[in-house]
Amino acid sequence: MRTLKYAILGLLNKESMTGYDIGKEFSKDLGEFWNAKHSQIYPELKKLLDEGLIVYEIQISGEVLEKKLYSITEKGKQDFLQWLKKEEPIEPTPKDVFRLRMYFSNNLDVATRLQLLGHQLLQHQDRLKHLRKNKERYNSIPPLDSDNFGDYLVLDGAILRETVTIQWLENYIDYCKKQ
Amino acid sequence: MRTLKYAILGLLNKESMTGYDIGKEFSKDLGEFWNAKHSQIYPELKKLLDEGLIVYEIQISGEVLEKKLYSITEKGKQDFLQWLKKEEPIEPTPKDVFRLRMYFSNNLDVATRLQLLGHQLLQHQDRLKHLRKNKERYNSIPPLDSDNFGDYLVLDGAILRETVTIQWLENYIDYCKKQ
DNA sequence: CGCGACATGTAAGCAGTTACATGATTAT
DNA sequence: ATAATCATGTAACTGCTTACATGTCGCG
Repeated sequence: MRTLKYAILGLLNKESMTGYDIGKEFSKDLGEFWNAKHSQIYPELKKLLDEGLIVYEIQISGEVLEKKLYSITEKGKQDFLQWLKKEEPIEPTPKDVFRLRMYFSNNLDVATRLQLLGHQLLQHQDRLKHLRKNKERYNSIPPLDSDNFGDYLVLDGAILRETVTIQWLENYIDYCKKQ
Repeated sequence: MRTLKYAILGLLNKESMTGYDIGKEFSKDLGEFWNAKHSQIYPELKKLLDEGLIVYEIQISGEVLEKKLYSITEKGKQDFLQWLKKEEPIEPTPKDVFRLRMYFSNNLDVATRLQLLGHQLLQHQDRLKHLRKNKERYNSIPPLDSDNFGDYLVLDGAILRETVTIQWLENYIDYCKKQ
């Protein structure tokens, strides 16, 4: 489906940046729903260059360090917008190793389950706390056409997802404790 | 991480079955959190056989059709239980193409967004309806050690996840309509 | 007799991770 | 100086999907 292609085009459509910068974007809030390592980004940039969807210019940083500042082309913009507005069927639900393990958890004694669940709960509470802190940047919802509206959206989605994961864990913990 | 390995061992730990049966399990409720196609299952079974974690006996179905009924070995059970009780860090949040697209949705006019969101909403409502129907099988929570407790757990998790996805979509739709 | 489900495999290719590899810049 | 970060790339491998390939069974 070439999703990474469109993730990169989308970022370059916002503003020109280097491959390294793209990697950093994926470690911010966007990374809650899409990401890639530099080892995947650089080859993809080369491919997009070959396809004429992006171009770059060399920038000198310091004395000699050459970095490639990539920009989206008109052709790239067309391709990106085409992808963005296409209606697609929903994807199969994503894989989740912990829930797979809990599917088989009747093989564990209750004390072990409580330990695993507690460990999981703590980590999700941490992630939620971190997301809520990021959301503090916004004291109101950004306008629909602003650059950081997307950022607000994914933050909100991630917070809802963590909240309900925690609820599921707590339900299971309560049920274990009642036995 | 060899997760498929443990998904298969877990199923065979419940009861002996063929590769085909394993594929069918992945299309039931467990498939909400883990699945694999037959093209991945058969090679993995061969590998588990080589590792001595499972064995099979030939069963004749009808006149001539030979099918392989796989069972878990003692060694396989040990390996599986080891995996099951291990404490693991939570995984990075799963990728989601639609949310990636919505991250960039400030590039779309509001009418197009509402169409995409509505389309997505309908499909998630369908999935939720289907999940709720499956849950009707249970008029109460199965006991913690019963065979179908895991099934109930993943169903419950999937329902919560769909519910909150729908809530997120509806929030966005409302915000669009207010403009 | 024909169709859908049952049953088992392999091959090619795409997506993604980990590791290998190198070097410059900036802040302490 | 030295460590953290900036910056760019390749190689090997794992996981997963799509397509290729074959044949049987049970039902109507």
